[in-house]
Amino acid sequence: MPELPEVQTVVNFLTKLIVGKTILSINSPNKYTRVFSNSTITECNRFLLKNRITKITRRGKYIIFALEEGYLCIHLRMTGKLLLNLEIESDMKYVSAQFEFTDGTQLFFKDVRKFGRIYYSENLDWLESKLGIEPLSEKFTSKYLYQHLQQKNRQMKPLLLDQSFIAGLGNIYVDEALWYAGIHPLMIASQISEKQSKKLYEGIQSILLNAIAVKGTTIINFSYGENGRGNYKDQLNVFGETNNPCPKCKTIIQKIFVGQRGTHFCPACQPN
DNA sequence: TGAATTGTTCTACC
DNA sequence: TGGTAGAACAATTC
Repeated sequence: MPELPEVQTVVNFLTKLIVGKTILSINSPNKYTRVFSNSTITECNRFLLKNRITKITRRGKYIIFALEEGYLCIHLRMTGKLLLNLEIESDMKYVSAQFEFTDGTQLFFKDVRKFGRIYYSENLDWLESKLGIEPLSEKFTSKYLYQHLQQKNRQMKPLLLDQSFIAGLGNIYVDEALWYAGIHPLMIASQISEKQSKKLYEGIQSILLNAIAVKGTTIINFSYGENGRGNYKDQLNVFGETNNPCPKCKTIIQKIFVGQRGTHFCPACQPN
């Protein structure tokens, strides 16, 4: 389940290895054409042919390949991975898309669940219009968070998952950030105190930076590049810790559903 | 066999 | 109308 730190890890890795390469072609070995979300494979190829990758960046959970002309964006969704080599031949079964570069190397978009998508566009307006602030940008300050929470009459958990509010947070890191701040996932945003908001701001930043530092979370299905793995799993406090004691107070961690999403929290540290 | 899994988008409501 | 809530959707695993 790649979220911001996992996507950033992939971006860092790919930057070292494929920036400067020129795309020769893209194809879908399993004929899964739905992966090309806003175009056909033919259009995509016409657009990408001989196009050089000048930069790789991240916006929310989207990986952005800046090309000499236009942009190619990839969203990994649940199980998507970008690999330079396949471990075993049978892995080809799950490859949604395959890039070939002019130097003979390849990049595989392996995706067991097939929810991942590829988008190409001349500019990034469509992305900017639907994504909120970057939680690691300079514009995202403690004051910004408090001011915007004040304006929302929504439950905290669904609000933090809303990509148009803050871009990049997913189920894992939202549960961790709320636990860090001692905020119940069902609390209404406008009722959060300034002190709680400040703590939440600290939590979001430190959790994301920590996770990036150890290359993300190895839960279920994340790996980057050439089979590298993240180590943040060891640092999770509540996510996936149902029925285990809270690291702070030893109360048993509970799992509930909020907006149809599994939500882990400590009933003692995060009172409603 | 159907429940579980996720982020995004669509629809419906007040 | 705009903010919010909830359902739907993609596909696969166990």
